[in-house]
Amino acid sequence: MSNGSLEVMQNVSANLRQARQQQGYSQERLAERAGISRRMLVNIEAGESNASIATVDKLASALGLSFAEVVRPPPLADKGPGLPLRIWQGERADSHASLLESLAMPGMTMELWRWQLAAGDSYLAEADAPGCQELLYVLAGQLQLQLPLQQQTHVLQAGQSLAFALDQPCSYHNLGAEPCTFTKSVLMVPHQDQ
Amino acid sequence: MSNGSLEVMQNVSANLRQARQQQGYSQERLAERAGISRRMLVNIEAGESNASIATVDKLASALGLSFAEVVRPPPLADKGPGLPLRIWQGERADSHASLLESLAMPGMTMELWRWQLAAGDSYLAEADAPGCQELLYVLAGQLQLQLPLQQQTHVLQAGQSLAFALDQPCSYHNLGAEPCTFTKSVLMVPHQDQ
DNA sequence: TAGGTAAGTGCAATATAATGCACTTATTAT
DNA sequence: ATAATAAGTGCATTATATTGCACTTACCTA
Repeated sequence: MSNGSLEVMQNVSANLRQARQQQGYSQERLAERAGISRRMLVNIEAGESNASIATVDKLASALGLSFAEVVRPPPLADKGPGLPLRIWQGERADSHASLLESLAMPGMTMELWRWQLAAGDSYLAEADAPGCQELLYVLAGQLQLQLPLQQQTHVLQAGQSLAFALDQPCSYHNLGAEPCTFTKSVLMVPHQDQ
Repeated sequence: MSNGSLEVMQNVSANLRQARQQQGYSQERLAERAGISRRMLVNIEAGESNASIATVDKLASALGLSFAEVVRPPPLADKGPGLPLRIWQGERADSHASLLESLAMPGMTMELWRWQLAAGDSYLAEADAPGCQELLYVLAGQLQLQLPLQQQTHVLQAGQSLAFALDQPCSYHNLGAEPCTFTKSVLMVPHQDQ
């Protein structure tokens, strides 16, 4: 046994009890169906047991529920509506890049960038945290992307897109004679290490 | 220990290993962060351990994942750290939308869309799961976005962007006389319910 | 009176999750 | 070659989940 401080435990406890009562099972009958002891079910419903995956799964099956359904937090009435709702006119702040939108959520940040590279220009980006991802979309011109660690080079024409991981350095080059414009959708996860 | 026949176990095993490798942790460092023994982590990743809720939760937290994300069946398109490196020529096809890129990670999916609405055209999108987010960026024309639940209406000119949550229905309208083109960066968190 | 069912508690016994240690096997770098 | 890191195995030990039983409390019904 352990105290019921864990959030997941509380979810399991509440969901199981609610489903059991809705389906008209007594603790004894459900325990029998699931193939566990009634004592265990009492503990779990009381939120006093750190059950194993297998035990929770037996109970879920006996109630016709999926594992995820038993584990997930109970439906919250209505969470905070919408979010930063603002219109941003992209600024041409630094020479080639402007941040259009940034959405900060717990554990991650999603960013939308607009970039422009003059003809012949290039830019080298350092490696970011593992798990960070980027989606490119070329609006106009021609963009060459190099990923040294993978020894790969890709050339994107207007209308083409590319996805790659940011846990490596990468460089952008405009090989064409026209300015190159593209968007970057970036998903950042916090760098937690050492 | 127990055999790894349980589906949930296999999910936990695969998800944990993938997330750990993506974030660059060794088994030892992750076990240390999570506060469990390396021996246990080896067993779990091998699908040979019927772990407890608390143990799985410790590992999920250490990886910055929710319990549900670790437990859920892995998304089909798993790109390792190496990554998906493909160039996609957005199709202008029949309708108004084309998916440029889709990145599936454990627990979430990031998508990049290119949309086009003819003059006077509109589109109504259903509400998505809580936690899903969208970044709009208007490339050409004029776009009106309506969020009925918030009783808000926004008009975006070319070059402007907007961020909002997708847990509510929304509608797009092209009020102008020219076709409206815009990109949508969407962050999806799996809808696990019922 | 009772008699039935359902839920909760305390405790010893047992099964097993979880640990710690000592290996082995690769792989990488110096 | 040597050292260092990462991953996997076997096994004894410890911690704890899980069981079974006896008991209480409450509520309903004849």
